[in-house]
Amino acid sequence: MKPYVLVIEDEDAILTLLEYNFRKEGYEVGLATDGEMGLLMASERTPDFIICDWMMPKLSGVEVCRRLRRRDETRATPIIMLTARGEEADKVTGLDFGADDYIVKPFSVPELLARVRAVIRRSAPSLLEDVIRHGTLEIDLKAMRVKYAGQDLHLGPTEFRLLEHFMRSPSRVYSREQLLDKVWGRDVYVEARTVDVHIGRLRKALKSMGGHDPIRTVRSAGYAFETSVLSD
Amino acid sequence: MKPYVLVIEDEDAILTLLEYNFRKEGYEVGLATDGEMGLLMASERTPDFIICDWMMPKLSGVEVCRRLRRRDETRATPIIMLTARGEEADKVTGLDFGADDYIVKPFSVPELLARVRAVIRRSAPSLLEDVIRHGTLEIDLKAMRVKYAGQDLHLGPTEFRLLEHFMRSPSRVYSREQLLDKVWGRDVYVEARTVDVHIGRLRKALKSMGGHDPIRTVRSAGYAFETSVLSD
DNA sequence: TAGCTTTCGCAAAACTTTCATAATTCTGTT
DNA sequence: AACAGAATTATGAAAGTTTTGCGAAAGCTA
Repeated sequence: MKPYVLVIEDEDAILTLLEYNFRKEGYEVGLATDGEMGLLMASERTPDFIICDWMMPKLSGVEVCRRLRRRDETRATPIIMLTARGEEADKVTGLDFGADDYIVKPFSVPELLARVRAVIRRSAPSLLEDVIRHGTLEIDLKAMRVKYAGQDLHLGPTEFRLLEHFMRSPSRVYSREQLLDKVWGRDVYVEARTVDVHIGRLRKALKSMGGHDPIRTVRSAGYAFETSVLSD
Repeated sequence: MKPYVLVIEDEDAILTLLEYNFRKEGYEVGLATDGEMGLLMASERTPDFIICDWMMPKLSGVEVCRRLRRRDETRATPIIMLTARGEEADKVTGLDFGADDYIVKPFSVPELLARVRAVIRRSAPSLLEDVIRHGTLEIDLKAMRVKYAGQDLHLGPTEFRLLEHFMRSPSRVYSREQLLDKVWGRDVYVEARTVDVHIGRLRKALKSMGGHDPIRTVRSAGYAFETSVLSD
């Protein structure tokens, strides 16, 4: 559920710096030390955005950009280029090749993070949101709190993540297996029926504060979260 | 009702990989370990698209392609070829022989899935649609909801799939046997008359919300879904 | 121990299938 | 045209099956 950032950069020092700082900001980080590796990693898991060095052995940053733009999954993925001071003049080229922003080395970490937030705000604002609201129900992801009709609502960790997932993608049906994938994690071996129990607990918690049950059971298919009953 | 993909590939590892991933994406998967078996399976049930390895024992991928193109049912079926890196130069030949796209091994799963979606988008976009509408009746396949004249309409799983099938291919008559095949699944042993009961229930549900009955009974032949009575 | 998560089992609910019978449509004949 | 009889479909109800809700117990982890 955290944003996944892919850093493609051949200088170890910068790689480490960025990894540390992005982690601290709550991103998941993928590291690639050259362009080819970057492309490979980008196709294994589509990043939410990409930091890419301009000058690299093998594939240049421009080339990486170009190739990423040719693929459907990464066509719209924000890319921020890192360029050394002398290369500044090329900035137009970088943006032409599909980068969304560029930043000159040496850069300050806060500056980079600010740029990143700016870029994300343009392309996928929901990743930055600390709180998601639907009607009178709101979930604060950073503070890990849920409020319903102004009242605090306590949920266990699993119910919290379940609600988070539902609030992020409401209205569509997820099978128990899909929910296990998305909420529990890929390689967790848990009985599918366990989902029922947590759905039940989430329902009970929500109902305990009045209002209708926003979770719709779809027989022989799974569950869906309906925002429509959460009146404002 | 899920898209049916036929994978023809002699390497077990890849076969398993593709089966797992296509299943997860909601496709039905047929597996063939050589060209001959692939052709056989393609004639038993016409796939929505085909993934076919280039180099295979017995029949090569090119030959499989060619033969599939000679048959009426598979003449237009999209085919994606899997080629090893060195064979890249032959790509033109592959496409000439009727493949719609090709992808080089080793490939990333998201990349393959993206290509598949692209190919389907060209050839049978309705398979990717989330909602199908005819007049005032709409069925949302992801949310698994049916709306009629703006109102929510609850259907049981079988009625839902039945309606899905009718909405996908309206205006033509299906025999009870064909409906059992398409809606219930190939290897289900159910009395043909059972279809009547479900048709009846679907009709009742639709009629309960006013409007005319869009299902036409064709005596001694089956049923057809008429969109014309679903005024806008 | 407290606070969760997971599994289990049973009852309730939702759905399917089959069957019997009523209703309809068709066919051939007068 | 009209009618009987045959064929086919509609439908209500019963029986059977599958799936879900829920309480409770057992298992984890800090």
